[in-house]
Amino acid sequence: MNIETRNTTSTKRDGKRASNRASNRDAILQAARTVFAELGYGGATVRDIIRRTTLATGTFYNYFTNKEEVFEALTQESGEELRALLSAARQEADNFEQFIEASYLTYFSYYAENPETYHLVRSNRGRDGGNINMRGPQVTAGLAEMRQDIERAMKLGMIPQNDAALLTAAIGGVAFSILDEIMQGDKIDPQGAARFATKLFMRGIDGGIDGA
Amino acid sequence: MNIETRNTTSTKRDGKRASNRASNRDAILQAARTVFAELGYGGATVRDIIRRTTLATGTFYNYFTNKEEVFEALTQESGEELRALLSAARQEADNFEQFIEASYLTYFSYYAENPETYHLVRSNRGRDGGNINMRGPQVTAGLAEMRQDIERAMKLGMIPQNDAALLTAAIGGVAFSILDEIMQGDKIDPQGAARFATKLFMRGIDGGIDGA
Amino acid sequence: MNIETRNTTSTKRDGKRASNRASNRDAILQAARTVFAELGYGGATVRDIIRRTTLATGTFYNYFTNKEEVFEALTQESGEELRALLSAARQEADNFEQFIEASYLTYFSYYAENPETYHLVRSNRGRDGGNINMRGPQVTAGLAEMRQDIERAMKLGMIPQNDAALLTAAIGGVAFSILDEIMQGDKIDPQGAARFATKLFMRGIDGGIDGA
Amino acid sequence: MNIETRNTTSTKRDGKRASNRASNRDAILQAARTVFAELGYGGATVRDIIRRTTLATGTFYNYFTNKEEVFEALTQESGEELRALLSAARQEADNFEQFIEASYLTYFSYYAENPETYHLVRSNRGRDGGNINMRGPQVTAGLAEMRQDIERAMKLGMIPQNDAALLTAAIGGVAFSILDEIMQGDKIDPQGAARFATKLFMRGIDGGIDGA
DNA sequence: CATGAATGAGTATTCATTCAT
DNA sequence: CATGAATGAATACTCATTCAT
Repeated sequence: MNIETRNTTSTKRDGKRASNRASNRDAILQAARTVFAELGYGGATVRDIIRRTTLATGTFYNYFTNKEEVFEALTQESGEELRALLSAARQEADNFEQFIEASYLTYFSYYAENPETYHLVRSNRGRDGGNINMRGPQVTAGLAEMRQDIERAMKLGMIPQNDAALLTAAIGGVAFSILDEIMQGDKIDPQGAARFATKLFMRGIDGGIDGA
Repeated sequence: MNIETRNTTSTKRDGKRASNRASNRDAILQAARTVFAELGYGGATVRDIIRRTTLATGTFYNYFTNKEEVFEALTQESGEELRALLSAARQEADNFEQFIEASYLTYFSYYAENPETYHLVRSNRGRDGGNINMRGPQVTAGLAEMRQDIERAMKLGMIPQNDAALLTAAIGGVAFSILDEIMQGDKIDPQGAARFATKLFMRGIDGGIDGA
Repeated sequence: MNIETRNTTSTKRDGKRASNRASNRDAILQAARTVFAELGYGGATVRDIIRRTTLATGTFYNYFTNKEEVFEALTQESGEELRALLSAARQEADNFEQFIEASYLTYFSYYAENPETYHLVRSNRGRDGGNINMRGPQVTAGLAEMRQDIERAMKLGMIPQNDAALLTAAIGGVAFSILDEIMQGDKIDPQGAARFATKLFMRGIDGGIDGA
Repeated sequence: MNIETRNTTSTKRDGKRASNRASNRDAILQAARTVFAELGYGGATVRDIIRRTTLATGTFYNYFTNKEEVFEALTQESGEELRALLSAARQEADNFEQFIEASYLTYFSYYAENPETYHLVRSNRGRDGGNINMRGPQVTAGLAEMRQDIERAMKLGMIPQNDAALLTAAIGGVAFSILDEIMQGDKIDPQGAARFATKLFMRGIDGGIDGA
């Protein structure tokens, strides 16, 4: 898959390799992921993307109508994936603390294992002057799901009544920030980070976060 | 007919020049603030900025050399302001809870009162593909200051020992997210938001956040 | 309405593109030759060049990256040509006088037959504030070749020992000046000019230049 | 005179130094000479010139209407000077050989002593696409004078009948080329160069140029 | 479907020149 | 006369997008 997408500086005219029709879309997506991660959405050009490909300029427009559209597809892809993982993780939780911890762990682990996707998202929070939600439609959707779960938990008395919107926002915000923090270091420890965030949320600072 | 001759044929040649000299810089800054807030740094062009002004293209370059430079001036300005407010607020705190609450309150209030600045910052987190720190030098500096205060508090035993980096990140993340959340609504309530965030941090969900 | 969207609204969208691909480069070169001849390198703009063409702005950059580069291509082209002609002419000379006369004749004839190239070179001696050698790399190379031939002739005793550098410079200078002189008139006579210059060089004024 | 013209990076607002009214023109001329020599006519901007001055932008236009005009004034100045020197030198000649040698010596010496003027002229031969004669009005005038002297010499039988136009052109061409040649080296020897050129012109190569 | 040359609107920036002070 | 901020036309170059092959 790597071999396919890397531009080999050949005049790329064999008409064999490129004929792997269905995979052209993937080649573009893969190239775009890298380019967006490196240059950010605003800095990336369609040319940058196809240049990382064996394809020709025009071919791009057979699969996407826009730079916008590739970006969307890209975030959709990983967003969907992450959302599914999160959803699954939450289903297995027996109590709220497990629910939170599983969420954080899934989230941190996902980006720890897909650093390029992390950089893609990271470089492009807040892009486009707010026309598009900072976090992409999937993150929004993911947060909405979580909020529903939280509201359900409140109704069931698993956690005290609270402003679910703020609570969800807080959970998300902590996730983003701590993710940034741990992705900067060398020894990325999703486990530890998840436990930290969970304890903080369940019992607060006074709860002696590390104090088990 | 000389090659080097530039034609001039002015169009907009009224007494505009007589306008308060020093205020041109402000006019540009003000226009830039709006434009960046609306279009984001990447989407904004120098032309967009001067177009919101009575000034001519070239005049921009009498005050700034770059789009970059106006942006910097803008974030510096508000960043410095907010940082000073935060620093002052923290100094007056008697205990850690007050420290946290004052910080949140100051932060939320500042943006509630300067919504355009909020949008400016909001539209430009993560701009430029990561070349420039997502939060601008001032926010970074502000967070570093807060972290020092937190570490001091830990040493003094005011709060349990903890990973100060993660804790600071978490506080910042919650601030960002909740700010986003409240800035979307109509009835912005910095007080309530600050109290919510503070309780969450001090005692966690189980602490009965709303439990006054 | 998306910020990144560029509007297109073409205007000049006929079958122009169908035109002989390879000939676009030539079209640009031809236009550039004329423009440089008329306006000089410094006075000419890339826009001036493409304006003399049916092509669009961007097309220029598909073939050349610079004004510099077209100019180089242009002088290279004719420089190489002239240099080859000169070299060939000298090879056939049996004695030094023939050597000189053949050189002058070739030189004068070449520009008499390519007046546009003459104007191109003429308008651009000394361009760019000396950054680029006044006479272009080919003329320099051509003079260096001639100098080697002259030094050889000295060694062989065909002509008296002399400062070859000054001698070559003098030959070149006479060529330039007389070329300018004859290109201004109506009845251009390369033969006569070559004979004049040759006699002057061989026997000096006292030699009775016109004296056949 | 140097102190006056060098920009001292002060905000230059004393209003004392600049009031030396008559000398402002000179200051501009001196600055322009340097700038044109360094950047060439095309590359130089009016701003470059005034920047080397203690004067303000607008002041330039109190003395000259154009970049063109300063350049003209500059070449006029030195052209006039050189022309006078040449004319004087020729008057003292007793025979044609002295006439030629005096001319060359004066010419080479003048530029050897005014290298900045040399670079000014050198960088700007052929500027402006032929709109302005390559050599400036003064050089043209100087050559016309010389031509008249040559024609007079022919009538008087001092030198053989010849095409005076070509002869003058040749003399000028040799002067330019050899000047270039000697100005490149370290040990500039106007005397030797003048003798070389003179012998070449009087007796040609076969005359044994160096051979006395 | 693939190709890639052609297109031209758009952007940042410069600079000669004016003119209110 | 001197000043220098203001002006805006002009330039080089980019890049999303089209379309003939």
